Amino acid sequence: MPKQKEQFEEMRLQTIQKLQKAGLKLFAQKGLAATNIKEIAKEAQVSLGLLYHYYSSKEELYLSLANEAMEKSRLLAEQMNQLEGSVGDKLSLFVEAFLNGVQKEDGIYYFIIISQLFETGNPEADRQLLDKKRQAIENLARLVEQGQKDGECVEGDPFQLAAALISATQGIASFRLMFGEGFGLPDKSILLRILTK
Amino acid sequence: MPKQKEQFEEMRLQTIQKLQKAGLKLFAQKGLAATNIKEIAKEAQVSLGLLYHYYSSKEELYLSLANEAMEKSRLLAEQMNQLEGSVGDKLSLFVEAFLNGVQKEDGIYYFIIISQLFETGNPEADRQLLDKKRQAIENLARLVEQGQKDGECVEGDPFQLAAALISATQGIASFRLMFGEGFGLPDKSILLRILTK
Amino acid sequence: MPKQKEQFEEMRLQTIQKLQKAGLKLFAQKGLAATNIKEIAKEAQVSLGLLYHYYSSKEELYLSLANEAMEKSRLLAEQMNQLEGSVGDKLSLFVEAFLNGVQKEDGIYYFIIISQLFETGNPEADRQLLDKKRQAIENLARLVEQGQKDGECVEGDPFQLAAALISATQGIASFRLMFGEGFGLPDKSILLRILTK
Amino acid sequence: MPKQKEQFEEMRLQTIQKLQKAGLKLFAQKGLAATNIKEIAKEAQVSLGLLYHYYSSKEELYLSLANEAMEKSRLLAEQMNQLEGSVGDKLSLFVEAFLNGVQKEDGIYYFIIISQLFETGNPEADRQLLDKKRQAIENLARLVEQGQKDGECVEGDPFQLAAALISATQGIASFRLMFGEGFGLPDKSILLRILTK
DNA sequence: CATGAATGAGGCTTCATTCAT
DNA sequence: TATGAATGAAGCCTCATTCAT
Repeated sequence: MPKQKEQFEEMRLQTIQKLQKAGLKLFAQKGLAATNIKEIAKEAQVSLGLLYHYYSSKEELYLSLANEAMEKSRLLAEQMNQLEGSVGDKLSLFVEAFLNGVQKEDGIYYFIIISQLFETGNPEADRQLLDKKRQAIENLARLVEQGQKDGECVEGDPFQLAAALISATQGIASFRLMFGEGFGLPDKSILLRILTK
Repeated sequence: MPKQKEQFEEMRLQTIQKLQKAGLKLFAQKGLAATNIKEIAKEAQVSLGLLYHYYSSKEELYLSLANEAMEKSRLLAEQMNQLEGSVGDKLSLFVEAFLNGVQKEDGIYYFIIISQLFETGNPEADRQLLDKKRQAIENLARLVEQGQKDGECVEGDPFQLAAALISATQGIASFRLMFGEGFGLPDKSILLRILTK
Repeated sequence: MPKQKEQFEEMRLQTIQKLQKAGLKLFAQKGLAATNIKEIAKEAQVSLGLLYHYYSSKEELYLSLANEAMEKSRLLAEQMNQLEGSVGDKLSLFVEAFLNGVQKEDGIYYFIIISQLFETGNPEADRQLLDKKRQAIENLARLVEQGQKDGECVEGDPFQLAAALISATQGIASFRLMFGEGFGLPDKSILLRILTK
Repeated sequence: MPKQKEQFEEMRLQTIQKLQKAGLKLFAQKGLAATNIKEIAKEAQVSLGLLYHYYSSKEELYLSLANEAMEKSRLLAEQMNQLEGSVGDKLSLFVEAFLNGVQKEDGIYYFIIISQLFETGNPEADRQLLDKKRQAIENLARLVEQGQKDGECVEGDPFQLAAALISATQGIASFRLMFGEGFGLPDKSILLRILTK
């Protein structure tokens, strides 16, 4: 590839990253409807017209971020499952990853985006995101089920247990965003205890 | 003869209730920004203009509902504290009330409204709501502290523990709204276990 | 007429007077478009429905007041012409009446209403009011013409001279309304000098 | 290549001028409240939304025009004072400038805007405009005072005299707008006579 | 005669999106 | 690629007017 094309490609990437970062922050803080595209362009230091070069609509930018968030979550689950070790070790990794993530600026925004519901008003898009959320819970539920067989997890409906943990993480991310660093994150043990003996 | 004052009062009350019910549902489902006033009026079977006889703006209706939600939460806390019995009994009442509430249409909407963050964009209003949320957690934290002294609650920072439980309830309410009744609520014991031995 | 009817008649008159007074004040202060009918009803301490018993629309109330104002102006002109005396005496009466009127609350409002232009947007109504204004100037102009023959008035186009005096009175009424009593009214001689030697 | 800054600046200026011209005409003819924004946009041959790129509200456009009108008036006063010559010469310039201005389309609109009172309903804005009006009268009053010392002006309270002249100009502008060119403007001498011997 | 709740058209304003350069 | 001016549909809100009692 000639030098020039690489440079353009570099610029493209930078612009996209700036837009993603700005969109992520604002969508997480205010939701899709309350965020306006001009504000995103301003935060990203990019002109309005350029934004529309990369995303055909506000909704598309939002969906790309929501899908990215779900993808990150899926990758974590995959990583967790590939880990050699007991169910307890895996859950521990999961909770740790959450607690680490929620302390980073972008990380918390991804968690918040995931927790948002019915933002687009587009039934198809909303349903797809919903499915991914359900799958994430189900993945964790399967792990819990395994943990119950191994005697590491508490008894009870695995889906309910998994949902309880994920609920707690979402609530915590939400409080963290609301209160800022003044909201001390709970110890790993507090969260782990929801699922393990 | 002028229409009797009582009649007018009766009419007013009915209209207000219809507006509250409609607003609660829609704000919970879609948030303040994504809900439009026409939709609320339609859902309430009331003309658009009439809404403005009772609320000076969409935001005011939202805030009145958010405050009502916080007030209901405060009342539950009060009731819980007045209960004669161990800390475990009190927490049990709390979780039960949550699980009952979240199964009712209005109940779940109130929980969702409470979990929404920075909806108004009005700094003063947002801050006031935030304060009430913090207080709710602190109230529960005090109870946990007592429970720790009595040997009923698990060890750990009381505020973090309280936040974990409330986080879980909010996440659950959120999932319930997303998935509908297909999302089975967790057993009381799963939630109680977050705080108690 | 039976007693009761008289009483009703009395009430009618009182209501109408309250409405006129309130309408006059508000229309003068803010103009037709910026004044709202609810405010008039409130100022008059009369219910909205009752206002519509007496006036079929906001415009009708405005026009009734504007016409009343023109009528008062016409009556003054008539009175002035019937006065036995020189043109100077007549003009003196005119200026005196103006300076007296503008010091009374209702009086100033009438002068202001007269000076408003194209308030209704209704071509027919606006034209009628305009005609009356032109007539008022022409009436005064005829007097000036007479004064010129008698050697009491300054030379120049009588219509222009009359317009200059009336212009001055309108501007003065306007300043008086703007500045309140802090705006000292000019001496009679200052105004008379516009027309007389 | 991005559109050159100069080009944008040029476009901005043109649009602003079109909006000012349209706003001036309509506000003068019908007042702030009775003029609607759609009409202004149409008259300016500009889209509705574009108006809001340049003015944050209808009121802001109005105020910018009102302030511009006052500024023009102030400039005339300044010019008048800098003139070498007697007080009579200065007043002559003033009256001439008025009579010239009132014959031009924009000129008359500026005079009318100045004469409008309490249009915005915004106490702060209204008060600021009022202050400027008072100052304009006071400036003229100082000149009259000088003229009295020089024996050129008639006796009497200088502020009252100045107010009488300005009142007359406002009333004349108002009649001219009402009646159109059918309303012959008074000779310069008629107006000058208000202040000078 | 009297009340004020109720209606909905119309006004002001915002903002996602387009487009000329 | 990059800019931001321009558009207009849609949202919030106001208010003249009607109407049941």
